[in-house]
Formats: sequence, structure tokens, C-alpha cells
Amino acid sequence: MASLAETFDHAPVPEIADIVQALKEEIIFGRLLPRERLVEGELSDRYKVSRHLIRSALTELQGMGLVARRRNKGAMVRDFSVDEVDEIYEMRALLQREAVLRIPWPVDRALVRELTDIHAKYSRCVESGDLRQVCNLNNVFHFTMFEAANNRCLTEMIQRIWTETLGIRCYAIGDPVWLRRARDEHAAMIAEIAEGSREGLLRLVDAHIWPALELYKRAHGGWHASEAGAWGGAEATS
Amino acid sequence: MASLAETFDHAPVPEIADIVQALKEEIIFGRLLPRERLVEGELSDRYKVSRHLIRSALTELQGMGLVARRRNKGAMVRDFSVDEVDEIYEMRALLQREAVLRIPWPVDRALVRELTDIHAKYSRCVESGDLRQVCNLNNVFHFTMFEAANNRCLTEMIQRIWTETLGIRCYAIGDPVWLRRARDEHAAMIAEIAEGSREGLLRLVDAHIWPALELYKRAHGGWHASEAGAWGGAEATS
DNA sequence: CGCCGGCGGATTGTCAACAATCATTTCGAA
DNA sequence: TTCGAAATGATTGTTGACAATCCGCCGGCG
Repeated sequence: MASLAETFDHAPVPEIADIVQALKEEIIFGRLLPRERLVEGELSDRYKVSRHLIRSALTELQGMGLVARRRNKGAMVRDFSVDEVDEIYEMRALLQREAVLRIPWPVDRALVRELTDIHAKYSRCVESGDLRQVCNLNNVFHFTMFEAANNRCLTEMIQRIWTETLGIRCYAIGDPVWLRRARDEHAAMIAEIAEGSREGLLRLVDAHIWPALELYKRAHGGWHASEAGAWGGAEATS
Repeated sequence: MASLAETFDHAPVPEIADIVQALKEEIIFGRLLPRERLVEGELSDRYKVSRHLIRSALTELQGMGLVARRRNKGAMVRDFSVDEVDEIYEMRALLQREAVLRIPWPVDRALVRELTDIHAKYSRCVESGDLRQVCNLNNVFHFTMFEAANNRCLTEMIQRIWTETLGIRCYAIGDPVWLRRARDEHAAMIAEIAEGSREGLLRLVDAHIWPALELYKRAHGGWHASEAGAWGGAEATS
């Protein structure tokens, strides 16, 4: 498998991928909020592309679990009820734990160097406030680690949850306090990988995911989204 | 969430869902083999629908991980290298184990009754040789069980793997010996649920998945599919 | 006053023709 | 004969127009 950048910057189709990426960014940076409508005509105007491409992009985003669609009613940014996010985060914890358990130990020095390198760039971007790169390098960092578990199916499942929760984690991305804390935790992970124990890494990776969830819940303020709305969760439609 | 039949017989769009279902069945019953080309024109002739609907159906199947596509080259039934199926089955085992661990114990009597009921129908269909219903009831049986774990995200992940591996499990569906063995194992699971231990159920559920994998590997005869072919695994394209 | 039914605007879904792309074969020259 | 390049056929991707559907609104009727 090629560089990780490819995994996230990947371009399935020349044009469509750009739209998908653009919409993804609008979601993670909070310009598009959960339950916000995505009207094909508006988007095709905004991005100056044919409605056909917008439709394909929406279909792809739907496949990623980022948007929900109802027949003849259009698409919207998917959102999750409080119960659902809890369930999702339990699974995220399970899968990431499994990934750490599968990393050959002691860890390959080359991997340690790679992670250190990525973390250096990441820290620089945190300082300079380049949020887009922060987000990207954050992905690269974690998936470089998870791929060491050597199970593509596991990596893909984590990646899927990772994408689905963009709209949840977006509350954290913009928070400077969280960003610095995340940076420190990454550094701690590298230390643990380099000369610590697998158990230590497990604890760190596990603890790392919850703050963003708390931020989201606080922002949502106990509001049970899907219950109130008309578009139930899993009724995805082509 | 409605009845489980809906989960599998589900009809996202009037026409498209029919095509998707038809193609799924052709795959699971071995009429369409892995790496077999799916030409849009041929399919639109065969099913007497517009090519547009075929395209949508293929896109949906692609999202389910059942077909692979390459730009300007068309679609084919996805297949997996031996390494990949191993990785997938490890994850399947992990997730199903987790589901069993999350089922409240002792198990609700209503669930036991429900499973017993489904199993009765299942057994009848095994006898009468109604493979389509066997396959469907098999799904219903397992997902009635897995849903008792009360985590939608977990259920959906298992369901995803379940679908992806249709082309793998198809070697088992047609095998009478395997069918009877599966039926007996289901009965054993119900017994364990009704008045056995969680550990016993764990062992049964875990052991239940491997025979089909062995059948597949034997049929493939150590042939490393994706390595030989031109269409690498994860390069899905819209 | 409240309710039912149809009307109109907005939005999505479908279609058939056209354009772009890929793979294979054919033809010519060294 | 063999290599390479251009033509050809098969297949997918794109476009714009059209049809079906949904939702809110309005007026008539009980």
C-alpha cells in the first residue's frame, strides 16, 4: 500500500473526488452542520459542476456514512443521537484496542522514526494554526500506527468509523485546548511505543478518543437529534 | 427498528433494489463467480431495464463491497486473496465474539422463543431444499442474535462483513453436508442460550464460521486471486 | 372553525443520445 | 518475422431535457 496521504487524499474520479473532499472539509470544519440539507441544485451552482457529479459525490458520501438520503427528499449531513454516538465510540475503542494488540512488539524502529517524523510536522502545523494540515496529519499519524497491525479489514473498519465521526470530532478540531492536549498525547504514545509497554500504549490510545466525544455531547447539550427529527438513522436509501 | 426481514429484503428504491437483490443472489448461488465481469449493457438487456438503473445498482453493490470497479473498465464481482479472507475472517470472529459478550445474560426468554421459531422454519427449508429461504433465514437467525447485543454500530459492521463475504460463503450454501452441520450448530446455540453458559455460546459461534472459509480455500486451491489479476483490492473507484 | 382535496413550486429521479476512454487488432516498415 | 502505431469495436462516463414525487398552500365544503 502506498503512502497514507493517498488513503485520505485519494481521488477515485478526477472531478467527483474534489467535490467529496470539499464537502468533507465543510463538514469537519463546521461550515456544514449535522441535519443540514444538501440540495443538488445549490451545490451544482456553488461548485460550478453538473448536477450529475454532485449526485455521484453525494452517493459516495452516503456510502461513507457522512450523509443520509431519503428518496425524493434529498440529502442531509448525517447526525447521530446521543445513544448512537455512544455505541459508535464503544466500537471505535474496541477496534483501536484490537489494532494496538496486533502491532508486533517490540515495535519496528523504522515505524518509530516515521511516527516521530509525522508528529514533528503535526506539531508545527498546530503551532502555525494550519487546521487542514493538522487534520490530515492527525489521520496519517493514527493510521500509520493502525496499519502496523497488519490487517487491512481492521484498518478499513477503523477508517470507516473515523470518517463517519467527522461530524462529531469537528467540535474538537477547532478547540486549541484540545489540540494541544492531543499533541501531547501523541508524543506520549510515541514514547510508549519506543520504549514503553503495550499496556501503556493501550491506555493512551483508549483515553485519547473520549475528550472529543465529551465536547460533542456538551455542544449538543443532551439534545437527542434523531429522535426529534424525521430522518431516522439507518434508513439509508440509494 | 422493524423486523429483521426488512434488513435483508429491504428495498431502497423500487427498481434498483430488485436488481441489487437479483445480482446478490446470482453471486451467492454461484452463478456469478468472483472476478466475473459485469457489463452494463449485458445486464440492462438481461433484466430489461435501462442502463442507468444498472449503473445505480452496481454503485450500490460497490458500496456494499460486493463488486469492484475501475474507471472506464467496468465492474466485476469482487474477489479476495487468501490473505485477505484470512484477515476478514479474523475480524468477523472478533466482532461476533464481541456481540455475544454484549448479550445480556441470562438471555431473555422471548428471544429464545424467537430464535427457536426461526430455526424451525430454517430446518424446514433445509429439508425442502429451498436454498433462497435457507439463506435468508440464516441471516435472520444470526442477526436476531447479534441485535440482542444492543449496539447498532456493531450490528452494522457484522452485517457489512456478512455481505462482503457472500462470494466466499457461496461455496458452503450449496453443500448439503455443510447445511446440515450448520443446522445442528444453530440448534446447539439455542440450547446454550436457553440453559447453557455464555462461554459455550462463544465457542459455538466462533467455531461456526470457519468451515465455510475452509470450503472456499479448498475451492480456490491456494490460488492467490488478487495477486495474479490486474485489479488490486482496495482501489475502489466511483 | 376545521378539515379534506387539489394546485403549484421546488427538488429529485430517469432517460436516451452523445462523448470519452480503453483494449485489441491490423497494417506497414525495418 | 517483429515491432510499433494508428484504426476499430466495445464499454463506460457525461450531458441536458424531461418525468415523477413531495411539500406547503389555498379554497371549498361540512
